[in-house]
Amino acid sequence: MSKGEATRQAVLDQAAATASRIGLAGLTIGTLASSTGMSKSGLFAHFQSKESLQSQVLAHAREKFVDQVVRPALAAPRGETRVRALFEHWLALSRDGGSACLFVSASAEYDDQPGPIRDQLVRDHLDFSDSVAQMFRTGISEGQFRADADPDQFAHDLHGVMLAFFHAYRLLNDDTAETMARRAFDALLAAVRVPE
Amino acid sequence: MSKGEATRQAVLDQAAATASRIGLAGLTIGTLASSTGMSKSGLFAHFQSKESLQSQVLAHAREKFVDQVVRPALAAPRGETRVRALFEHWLALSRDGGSACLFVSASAEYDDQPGPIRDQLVRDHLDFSDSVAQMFRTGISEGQFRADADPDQFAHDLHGVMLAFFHAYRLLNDDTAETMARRAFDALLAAVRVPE
DNA sequence: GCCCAAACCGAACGATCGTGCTAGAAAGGA
DNA sequence: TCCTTTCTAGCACGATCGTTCGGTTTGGGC
Repeated sequence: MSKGEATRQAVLDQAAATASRIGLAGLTIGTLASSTGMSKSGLFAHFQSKESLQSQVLAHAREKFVDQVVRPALAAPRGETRVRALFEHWLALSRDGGSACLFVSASAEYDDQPGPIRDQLVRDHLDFSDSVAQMFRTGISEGQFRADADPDQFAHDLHGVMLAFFHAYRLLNDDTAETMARRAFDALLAAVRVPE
Repeated sequence: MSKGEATRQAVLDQAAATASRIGLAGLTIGTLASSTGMSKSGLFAHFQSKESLQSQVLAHAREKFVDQVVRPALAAPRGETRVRALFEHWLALSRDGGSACLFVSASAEYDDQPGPIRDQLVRDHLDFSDSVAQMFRTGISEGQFRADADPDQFAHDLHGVMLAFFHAYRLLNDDTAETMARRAFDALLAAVRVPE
């Protein structure tokens, strides 16, 4: 990896961390430069514009999310075990303020601001949502989930469980957040499991 | 109502509308002044600082939310009917970008930024969450909901349903968002209703 | 060790940020 | 109508915003 690419990655790491605290729109070339020990112009040279920087931060976070959540889940056995692995990794990543936070806050920030950032967020979510639905479908074909259950609805509901956890954990500092998320997830599974 | 108070309300209305689009932190004295046809200093004189403005916007939104969601629900008959009324009014307010949006985006923005704004958000959510739990408890004492169901868990789960709806409706422009939210809500109720 | 290209910095740009100060316009009670 | 209180505009301030540009350092291939 060339030197330029290395610093670019370092900047993106720092930017993603900052953005998950103060939001993607709250990112500033100045603060980002001083927090990485670079000059404004030196940092700016790596990205053509601020919007491009934000876009690259999002792509960077997406890769991390796939690596730490989606891929580990796909490595687990098909069916409920896989869905549960997805949930656990997702939860773990959200807990320590990883890239999951970024998507939550960015989605709320840009849900009413048309443009490339919003488009990217939509695309990423649809991709992920499809992955979740697909995992659920394998669970159906494995005979673990009811055939009449809606995979998209499941993905939607699971997302809701995670958003609620996020809110309780990060905003409210509620230490029962994880317990509640687990109960909600279990209830979700209980409703779609095939009756014995 | 004095003239000053009238313009203050008008500014807060405009500010709340703007903030629900671009976020509470994205509010700017300049843009707010030009969108209300006032001068920066003239507008600023009504609020001692920007943070105070944000705080008052939040309080303004809270009042609207209580008026349009909580109060109508409390006017409905106790039990499931009341909970369902809460859900429907909440949904309706979220649909047309009312004050509900503001709390969702503000919560995501300030979940990692300590200070009075965050404290206010926490307080408001705890208040509301308690109201929801209380509505659920009356449902229990009416014999409509299971006595072993956890009211706080229900409030938490309902919040998750709303957050997921919000995401699907506003970010993804998913026109099945409402249907999915209703299904999720029905599933939530089905799990806590007393068996016949 | 030389040289070119890549990487980085410093200074500056116009614009806009939040925030004061002061003077004048408007409102309202007497 | 006058006087006082309330409201609002104009102007200015330091700071910071995103961005540009010319120059300096640095690193890798010969």
